[in-house]
Amino acid sequence: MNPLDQRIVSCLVANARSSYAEVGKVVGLSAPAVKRRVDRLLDRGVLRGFTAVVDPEALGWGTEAFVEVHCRGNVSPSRIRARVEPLPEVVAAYTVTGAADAIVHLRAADIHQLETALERLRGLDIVDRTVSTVVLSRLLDRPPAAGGG
Amino acid sequence: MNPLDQRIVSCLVANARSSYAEVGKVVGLSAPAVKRRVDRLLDRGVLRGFTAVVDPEALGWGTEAFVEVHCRGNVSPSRIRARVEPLPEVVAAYTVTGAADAIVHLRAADIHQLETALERLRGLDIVDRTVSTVVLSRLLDRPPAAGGG
DNA sequence: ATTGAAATATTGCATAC
DNA sequence: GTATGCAATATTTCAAT
Repeated sequence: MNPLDQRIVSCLVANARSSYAEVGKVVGLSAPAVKRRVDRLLDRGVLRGFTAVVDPEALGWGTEAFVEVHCRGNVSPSRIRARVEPLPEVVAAYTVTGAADAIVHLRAADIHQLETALERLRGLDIVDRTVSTVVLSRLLDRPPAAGGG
Repeated sequence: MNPLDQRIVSCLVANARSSYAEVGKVVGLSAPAVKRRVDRLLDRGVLRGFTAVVDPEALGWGTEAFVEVHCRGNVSPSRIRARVEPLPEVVAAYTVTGAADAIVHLRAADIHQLETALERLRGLDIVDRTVSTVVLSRLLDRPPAAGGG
């Protein structure tokens, strides 16, 4: 992972559909050279793939929340993952420091669907209680810089 | 935004670099027809763009945290946005219900950089105090389903 | 890095709803 | 007017050197 790779990754984060030639023009490489590096980055898992960035509002997923999950007793991270993964409203989940065992990021069409998702989340056998924080507005949402640090 | 568009969006969320012909084969449309719909979705802002999914670890952004931000007095969302936007470690920010005024999602190279970012965040004139929750492990991180609800 | 064949993107145009 | 498919051209990919 050298500076050249980082710049290639930056280009693709900015626009995943740009051609290898376009990326090459920016980083000073020929198109085939860029492709070989991209393939290598995909192989090594640095690049996980390419995705479309969708406006959640437009799709009818305008309501989101962060939920602290407190579990009964000791529950392993992998078990938490296995239980929350099937819920389609779960966008992300993390184990965290502090009183909670996990933070679950939910995204739903509206408050009602959010409530339903929350009920299903609270119904999981591993869950003791939850503390929800509903998002009022998304102030910022951006891909991480690729040239980190 | 009809079911056809939703399926096209799904395809591109799954793989932003798939060809229009590939998408067309899935949704039952010709390549030009797919392109025209994609262009229209981009125009309308339903599709914001296409990005590479990067492994934060591999880029040296392995440490992240969620920070509750409590402001002094009444601060408008746009003002919060303006203050946190310049910090490169800020991946996302939301105004929320509950005691906190905002939740800021931070991503840094390590605990030290996270601490530095936190100090800068707490140094903002609008910030009264912060409550940090450090992520121990990312259990799940996926794009939202496109056929929502 | 360059070449050349195959795949893909993009535009114009005719057609159907 | 809106959306589609087909065909033609331009561009890009990808394996060869």
